[in-house]
Amino acid sequence: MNKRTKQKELTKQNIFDTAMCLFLRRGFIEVTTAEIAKEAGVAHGTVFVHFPTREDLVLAVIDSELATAQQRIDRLLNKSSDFLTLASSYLDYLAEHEDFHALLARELPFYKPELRNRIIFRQALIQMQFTDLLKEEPNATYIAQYLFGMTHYYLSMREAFSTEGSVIQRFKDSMMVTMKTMMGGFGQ
Amino acid sequence: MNKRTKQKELTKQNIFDTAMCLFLRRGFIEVTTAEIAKEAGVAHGTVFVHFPTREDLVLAVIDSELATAQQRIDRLLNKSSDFLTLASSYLDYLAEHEDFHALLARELPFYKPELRNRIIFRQALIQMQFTDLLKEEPNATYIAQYLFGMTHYYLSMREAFSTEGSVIQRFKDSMMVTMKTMMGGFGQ
DNA sequence: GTATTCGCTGAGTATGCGCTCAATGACAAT
DNA sequence: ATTGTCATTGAGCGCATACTCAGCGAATAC
Repeated sequence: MNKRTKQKELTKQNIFDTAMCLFLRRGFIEVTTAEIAKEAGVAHGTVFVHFPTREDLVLAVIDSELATAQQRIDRLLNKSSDFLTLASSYLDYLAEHEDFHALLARELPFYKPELRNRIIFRQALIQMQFTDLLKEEPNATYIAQYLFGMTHYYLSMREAFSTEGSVIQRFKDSMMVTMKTMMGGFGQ
Repeated sequence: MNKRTKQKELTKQNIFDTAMCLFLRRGFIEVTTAEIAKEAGVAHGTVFVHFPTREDLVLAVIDSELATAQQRIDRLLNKSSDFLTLASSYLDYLAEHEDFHALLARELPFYKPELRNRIIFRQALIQMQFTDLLKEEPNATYIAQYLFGMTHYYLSMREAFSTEGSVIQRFKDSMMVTMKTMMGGFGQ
């Protein structure tokens, strides 16, 4: 491969990595293209050589993160056969990737409808797979809604809780207890 | 009172009312001062005669809405003695003022820390009063967290659910059933 | 009736953003 | 060695926004 072509790919990767790092730390809305360029050590214009618009860069990062997330969750779904185990693993996964998911929870309402719907669609798919695992349970929908609703709530409120470490980890036990209760409690 | 002074107050009130209307419909972030001026039928500069900065105007509207909310909730708290009745009235109240509360749920993470903390503090106070009503209940905290967490979730996801009418109303029954179960279910 | 005050005006300023493009020079092709 | 290509540069454009201020004219003070 050309030295020039190789350098070009390196530069693109550098911009992409820098952008991802900044976006995950401070959000897709706040970080500017000038800042990404400066942090990556390239000229402002170079960003637009590799990503024609800012939105293209945002989409590239989001797509990459979503793909990783999807893989991880598919693995969880294949491994776990009962709902509570799956829920527990899912919470661990969220805690591990909390930056990205807190970001989505906060900023999702401000994304362009097309992107927002794509993200919501993915989350709805995951939610359905969880609900499937609850099919013997008469109130599967309530329990799944609880899991996704409360995690969304804790994630979007992360700053307010001002916890050291993960909010999801902090509230995991309380959520697990509640879901256990809900599974036994209905219809009695 | 002076005709001049009276006119001044009228203009200020006009700007305030127009701003409130626009803010509640489209959010505190999106609406511009130029738009408020145009909609109110005054010059752009006039806005800044009465509210030195845009933020002052935003704060005035938020304070006014929060004060109204506080009054309404205090009335609810005085009227209801058991938790489930209170929760039901609270959900009705939220459904009625859904525009404002959905707005807060969406935009809160983007407000300046000082304002954000003030709003969160008020909500924490209300949450505590709810928890107090649950003091015989061993898992009061979980149930209150459920109520406030899930309402926050539904409010912030309002656009995604794309419901005609109120999201809170739509999910009220499911939330009430769940809380009833949680109250009976723990420790069994 | 005249002078003064002051609410209001709207063109203009400062700032910050995404994005452009002529110029540059290292690399590739011959 | 010469010429052509193209990744990179960074000053600058267009636009949007919050905010300013000299000036106007109606209300007020005398």
